Amino acid sequence: MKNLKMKIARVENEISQEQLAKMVGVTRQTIGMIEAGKFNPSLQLCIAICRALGKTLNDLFWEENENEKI
Amino acid sequence: MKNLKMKIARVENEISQEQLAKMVGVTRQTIGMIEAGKFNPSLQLCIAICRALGKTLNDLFWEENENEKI
DNA sequence: TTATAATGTCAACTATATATTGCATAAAGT
DNA sequence: ACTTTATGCAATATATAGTTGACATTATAA
Repeated sequence: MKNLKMKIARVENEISQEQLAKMVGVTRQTIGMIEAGKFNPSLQLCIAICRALGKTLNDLFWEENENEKI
Repeated sequence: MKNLKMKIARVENEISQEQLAKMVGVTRQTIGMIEAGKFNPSLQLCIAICRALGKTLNDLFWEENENEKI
């Protein structure tokens, strides 16, 4: 499914998909597909995106679900 | 470099590489290589590992570095 | 209207994550 | 000594992440 959190973080930083792509060393299409939820990026790419947007992995890529509330 | 945090979390849960591999649907070698830092797993695999070990992405795969202390 | 910037999408390609198999070693159990 | 369990390490095979280039849409600005 779509990654709204990443898109919102990018828009908050006022950078385009293309600028973000350049910052993390991939192409515009790759960023677009991640935001569209069309695939499964590598860990290193996720980390690079987080650093570029001033967020952590949990901020952008972690979903708490309603179990495991220990 | 090696992923000690993941190995420690696995050992704390007292499960073998092979058991973890089965839980997350990959082979033993894949788990071994991730712990050895020999490659770059996909986000979905990282998430599956976190869920299996009762940790979050930040717990196992995020490194704070000494910049960006805003 | 005509540019231009940001994005979506598609097809064909390349790089690499992951599978599969097999062999090796060390530790623990019998 | 023999077996089992856990792990490491390669070689080859396959699936998929990511590239490249092109064309489309939408929105904004001249």
